Amino acid sequence: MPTLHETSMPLRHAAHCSTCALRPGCMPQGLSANDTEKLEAVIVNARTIKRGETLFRIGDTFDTLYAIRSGSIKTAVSSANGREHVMGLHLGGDTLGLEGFDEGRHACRAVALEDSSVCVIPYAPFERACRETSAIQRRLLQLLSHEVVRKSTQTLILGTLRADERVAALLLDISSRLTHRGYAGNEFNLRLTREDMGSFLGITLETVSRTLSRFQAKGLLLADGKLIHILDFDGLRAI
Amino acid sequence: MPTLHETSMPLRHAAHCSTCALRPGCMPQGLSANDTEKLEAVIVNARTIKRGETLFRIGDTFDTLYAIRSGSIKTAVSSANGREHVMGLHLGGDTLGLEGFDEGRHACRAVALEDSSVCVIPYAPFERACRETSAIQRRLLQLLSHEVVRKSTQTLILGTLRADERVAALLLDISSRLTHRGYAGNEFNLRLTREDMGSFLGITLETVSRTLSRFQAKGLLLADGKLIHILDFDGLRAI
DNA sequence: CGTCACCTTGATTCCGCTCAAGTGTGGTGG
DNA sequence: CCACCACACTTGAGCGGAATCAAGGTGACG
Repeated sequence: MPTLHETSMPLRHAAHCSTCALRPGCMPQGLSANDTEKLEAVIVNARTIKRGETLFRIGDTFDTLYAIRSGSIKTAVSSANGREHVMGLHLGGDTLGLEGFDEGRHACRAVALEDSSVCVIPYAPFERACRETSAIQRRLLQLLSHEVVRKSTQTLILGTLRADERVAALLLDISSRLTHRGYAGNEFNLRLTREDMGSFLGITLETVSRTLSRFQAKGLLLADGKLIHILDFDGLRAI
Repeated sequence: MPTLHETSMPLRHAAHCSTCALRPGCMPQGLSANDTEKLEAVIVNARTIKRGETLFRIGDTFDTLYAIRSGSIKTAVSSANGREHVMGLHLGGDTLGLEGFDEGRHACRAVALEDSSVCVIPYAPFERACRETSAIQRRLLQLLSHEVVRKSTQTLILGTLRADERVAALLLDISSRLTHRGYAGNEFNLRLTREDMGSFLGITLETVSRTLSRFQAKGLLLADGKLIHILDFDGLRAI
């Protein structure tokens, strides 16, 4: 298992887009060779975006889905007072843009946290493929439903946990997602700033910083800026 | 416009289930008479549940969608410490159960807040209808996407607002949804207990109670137990 | 008519915010 | 190549908003 300092490293087995967001490992129903072929015909090309660049903005017409091949991307909205609020952290293998179905326009903006590459999936032919192939349709519905469940989890975190529990939950979630993708989950480069983390967790950047320092003092992890090394998983879970 | 004390009043124009969750007013693309016929063939029957009864539980096999015809239903999960956390408040016209796609099992429990009636939509034939009719498929995707957006809004509320702002946001949201459904939005019977409201908003029941009292003292609303009468919308929005 | 669930209000405590100061560190231009 | 600057991060002090603990009050229902 490779150690991960650079999340921009391409995914293991990620030779093609269809093996990213829609790769067999993530698809319970499984796609036949024929279905996979149909799916690949829909995906036009890859696109790279540099750190800080925007993939789509709030209000942009929804006509494209994105699957992250490598790198990491944050989604954010502007809250009432005009301040940015981070809504999601998306890693390689995640699908982006699903919220756009609702109004036909994107409801958040997506910004690359590091140089990243994504698969561009024009929606119209994809929708057609869904109607032709029930496995693809189920996969899409599952992706959307999974998004609902993830948002619910985040809502639960913000509604019930204290600051240190929120930070622990974020670190364990990222760790678990990296592990699930074949990376080492105990050491990773978290590209979010302390302010982004705080915004995502509903706490201030100072509280994030203090909490990480306290975790380090307790021997739960090593935090050197954005580089996180988890030492005691059970300790983190017990927070 | 009818005044609403009893949210269990049947929806205006709600002669049939298809006019609930899937009624033309909510469907930008519109369904032809033929499509509507296909859709109605899928919906088996209505079901009534009494206050406090459970529509589905966490872990139940996902094989059914529900559309609320009348009444109101809360969805909830159990958080880490075993305490219940309210995740959603659903009124007439809302669709329930969409989160079940992800794992094939329901991720939350749905409990009636008052005597209610729902349309029962077996999922398997519904999925088939989606593949045959693109308008129905789009409607389903839109429902799911809308759920994602709603969850995001709730996440934003829990992540950025103070206690009084959260209470105001909840009241304005309910008011707006009732108005959109053809009811008076200024006076309604909120079936959630103070504890449910607090759980939903990530605050304690005491804070909810105090906040409502303060709002009343300011002349923003009248709160007589569960009966809420909003007097000053702009004042509430300005909180 | 007693019980129970729900609601209100008060007193006190404490977690996390705000304000503030100081320390790297990477990027830029002279 | 180095000085400078902007940005991100850390840490401290003090304050305030919401939680907690506690004590009634009210209404529904058997």
